[in-house]
Amino acid sequence: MLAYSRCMADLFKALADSTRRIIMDELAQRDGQTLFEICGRLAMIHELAMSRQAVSQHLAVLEEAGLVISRREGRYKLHHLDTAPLREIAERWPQTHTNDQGTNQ
Amino acid sequence: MLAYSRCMADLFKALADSTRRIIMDELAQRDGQTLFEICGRLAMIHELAMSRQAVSQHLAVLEEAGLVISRREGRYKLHHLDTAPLREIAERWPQTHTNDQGTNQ
DNA sequence: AGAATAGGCAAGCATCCACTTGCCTGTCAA
DNA sequence: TTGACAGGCAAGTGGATGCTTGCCTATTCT
Repeated sequence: MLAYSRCMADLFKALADSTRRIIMDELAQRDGQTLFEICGRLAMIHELAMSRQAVSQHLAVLEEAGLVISRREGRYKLHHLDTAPLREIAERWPQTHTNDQGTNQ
Repeated sequence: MLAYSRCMADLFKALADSTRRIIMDELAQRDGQTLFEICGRLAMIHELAMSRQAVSQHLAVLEEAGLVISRREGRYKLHHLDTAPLREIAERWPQTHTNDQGTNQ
């Protein structure tokens, strides 16, 4: 029905890597970045020195999971975040009543 | 501050495996199961023939992530689900405005 | 006490996955 | 048109991880 939900496995697998989660943070903060921009900001801001190809593969995984959507713009490829698939997570497991909210003991 | 949030990496790593997600489904449906019960229901309902030790290791990962809490009861160890850590996911990435909701084209 | 039941510890193995390296394609500016 | 820039494809590698196997501890029932 929806384009982004190929299967839930892809979603969780995409979220499993910390670098990919940081890339999602980056895109949440500044939308429509190119591969090179993301590479640069990972290195600068997050001190993640990583080959361009590694980041490209991460973006492919995120896109496969529907968490990132990309569009070509000339020789640039702009990426932006889509958090819609995340809603499936909250919907899958009903909220549990843990009473360690107020009782700090 | 909270016992369950050792770090976010554990949470996502725990969710990354499909067997663990099914275990969570099982616990969501019937709370307080023992290791042997979970083994049995994985085999019966989900047709997942798997050694007891494998399930035990999965439960350990889920517990490490704070998604499962266990308590000893004699020679039994009862497990129950805690979905509270899942809230961190939704909170981390703000909701994006994707307009491919109605436009099915 | 002794057998049965519920679970734990640790080593070994096979697969998966993140990352690199090398080379290729496509787009833009001088 | 040629070089610089943005990105893609594919093979190789080291480390993480899911699962098994074998043995051990603790609790309960007869």
